[in-house]
Amino acid sequence: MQITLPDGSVRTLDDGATGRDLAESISAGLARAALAVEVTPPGCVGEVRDLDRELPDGATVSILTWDADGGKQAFWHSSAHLMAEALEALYPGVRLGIGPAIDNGFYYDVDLRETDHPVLSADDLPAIEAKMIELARADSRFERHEVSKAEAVAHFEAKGDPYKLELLDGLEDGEITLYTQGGFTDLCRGPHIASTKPIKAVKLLSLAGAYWRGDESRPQLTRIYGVSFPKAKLLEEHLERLELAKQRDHRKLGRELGLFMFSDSVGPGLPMWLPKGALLRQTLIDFLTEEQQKRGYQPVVTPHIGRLDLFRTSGHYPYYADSQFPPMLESGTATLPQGENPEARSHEGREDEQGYLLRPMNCPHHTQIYAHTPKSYRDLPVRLAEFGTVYRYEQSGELGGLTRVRGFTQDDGHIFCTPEQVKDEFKNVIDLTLTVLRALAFDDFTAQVSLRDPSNTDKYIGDDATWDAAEQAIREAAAEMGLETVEEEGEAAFYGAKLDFMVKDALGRSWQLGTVQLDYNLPERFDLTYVDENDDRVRPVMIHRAPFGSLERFIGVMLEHTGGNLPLWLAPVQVKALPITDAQNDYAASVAGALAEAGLRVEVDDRSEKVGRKIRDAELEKVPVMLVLGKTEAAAGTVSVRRHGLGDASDQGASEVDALRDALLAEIAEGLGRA
RNA sequence: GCUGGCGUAGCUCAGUUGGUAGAGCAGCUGAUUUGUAAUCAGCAGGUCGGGGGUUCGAGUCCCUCCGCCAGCUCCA
Repeated sequence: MQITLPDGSVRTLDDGATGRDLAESISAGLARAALAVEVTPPGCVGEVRDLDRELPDGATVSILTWDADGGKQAFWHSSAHLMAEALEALYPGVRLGIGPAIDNGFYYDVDLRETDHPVLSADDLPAIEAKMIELARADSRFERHEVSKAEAVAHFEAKGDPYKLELLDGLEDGEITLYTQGGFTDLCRGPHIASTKPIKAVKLLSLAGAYWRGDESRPQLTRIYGVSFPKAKLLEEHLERLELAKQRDHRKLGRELGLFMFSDSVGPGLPMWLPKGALLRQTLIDFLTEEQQKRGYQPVVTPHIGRLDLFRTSGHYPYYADSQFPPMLESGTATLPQGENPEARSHEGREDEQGYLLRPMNCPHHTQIYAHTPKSYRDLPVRLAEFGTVYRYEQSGELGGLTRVRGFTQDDGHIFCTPEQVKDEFKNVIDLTLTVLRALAFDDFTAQVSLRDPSNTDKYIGDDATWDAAEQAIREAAAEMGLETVEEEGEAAFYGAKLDFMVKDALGRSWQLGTVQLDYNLPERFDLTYVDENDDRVRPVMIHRAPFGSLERFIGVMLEHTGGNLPLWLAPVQVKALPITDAQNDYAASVAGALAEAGLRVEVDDRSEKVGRKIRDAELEKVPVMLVLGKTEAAAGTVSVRRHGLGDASDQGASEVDALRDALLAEIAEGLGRA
């Protein structure tokens, strides 16, 4: 048989040859390192397969080692099976859900309620790890069996595993495989590594509840997360990386740098900005305000609350009552006592309630500004922008740092335009969003086109033709801007498709930052119109957009990306003057004054400490520019510059104060993209 | 909201089998006047998250509430 390698070379092997044979034909070392193969049969898409499966003649095959994602996935998936084997040994009667490999390891969902150890705790994990290592050393092969559905059902009925039987329900004859290693057999499509032996190091990281099949109404299983490696050294390095990621946690940085805080007395999920954080926030607001002004936006300001009727018209009340702070009802109109569990709130019989709602979004207010004066097609597009603060009653378990909060400020904007203008406006917003991400050095974002869930169209408002047109407009706008996108079904808002900009945090979790959303719904609900060329009153299209998403989440994720080492233009304190002795305090004050005069944010450290101490503290505060000022500098009227993170090597010797000022101003202009 | 974990001084953390709370840093006071990541000394600082219970005695054990963390569900 003929096999093509990824480099295009062709190898001839005996009929019936396996991936392992191929690896051995190349080198013994490769055969030892091989974990799986990626096989692309002629005219088919590639698939990762077991090393010991026969290769199809004419296929393109690449051999996957630990360095390949597919190799790691097979390794971790096999580790999940190994863990299941250990669990069955330790806790007879355990029932198994699913156990896949994930980006950074694996998990298995298990149900221990029928065992004599129904509640697992973190203390139990080391014993499971030890059992896994013991089983791995037995060098059990992962054997693949193609079976009929009846055979598989019989196996899991005999074993008494209801979850596997439910999974089998959704599978067809001919696509069912079982994998066995040692005394453990699992329903699994593979692929797996050849045997348990390469699994040398295992760490079970955490326990969590996870609903069976992701459904809140189904039983909650125990999910055990773990990671495994072919060498102990790799595990150590992995754990070190996790430690390092903790250092970049924005909650820790926010405390250390004095940016923001929470107070139990104020309430969970309600961040408060300290002076330095407020400065950082304001700098971002100023930056975006200027960019928006260039692009024809008009700033508006609206209140944080509105009448219930406003949100009835928009459709947000009372349908989303369980994710809103309860309304402020006018006396005599309440149909349920105040403080009633919001989950129990229904819109039935509540039409007569009057009062106010803390707004969960800004758009209804902006529709009123649009509707304030009659609009002509000549007025469009109308672009309204506001840093609008909104309040959402997120579930308590969802809150975390700045990334998910209950009160936050969106860099919100709403564009009202003609259907013909949609694509250009969309492109304009993409350009703005990219400008923002570039200025903040976010280069590894994912642009996601968020589409309807085609199997659940009832969730969405509007007809199919409108949705198709909208989804197509987003794809075209992104393509014309040269933006690479991924498409996700079921991620759209109920009123329209979106383009979302996703960025990962220190732990690799993905967060939506910027968003652009098409909306044909609110203009209808609020009866917004403009007069077109033919003197007809027609509907404008509404585009919701927020390049940052929210200031809170944006700053949180940005802190994790930068590790708190902010670019000069964003740093709350840009320059710190460090007099070497008290004798230079006056000189330091005059240098600071000259720089502050030019708009730079400067502090003087005039404590009677040694300069080494002042440098250390300024470095820990991550101040970008430190000025060491001794008697030499004072006499010559110069400064010695030290840059954060670069040590004294960054000191280029004495510089004139004016020259430093001009260099810093130029650097700030460049950071803002306005050089 | 659910599962599991956690909550001791501003921060990082000690605190034996229940016997009445400790360190470093930060802070304050004083001394020191110093050239590129921590000067020295002294002082002060805690209803051990809140409440209830068991006990002669609770930071340690139990219940409950609050908050934080990871995950699940959710995210208009």
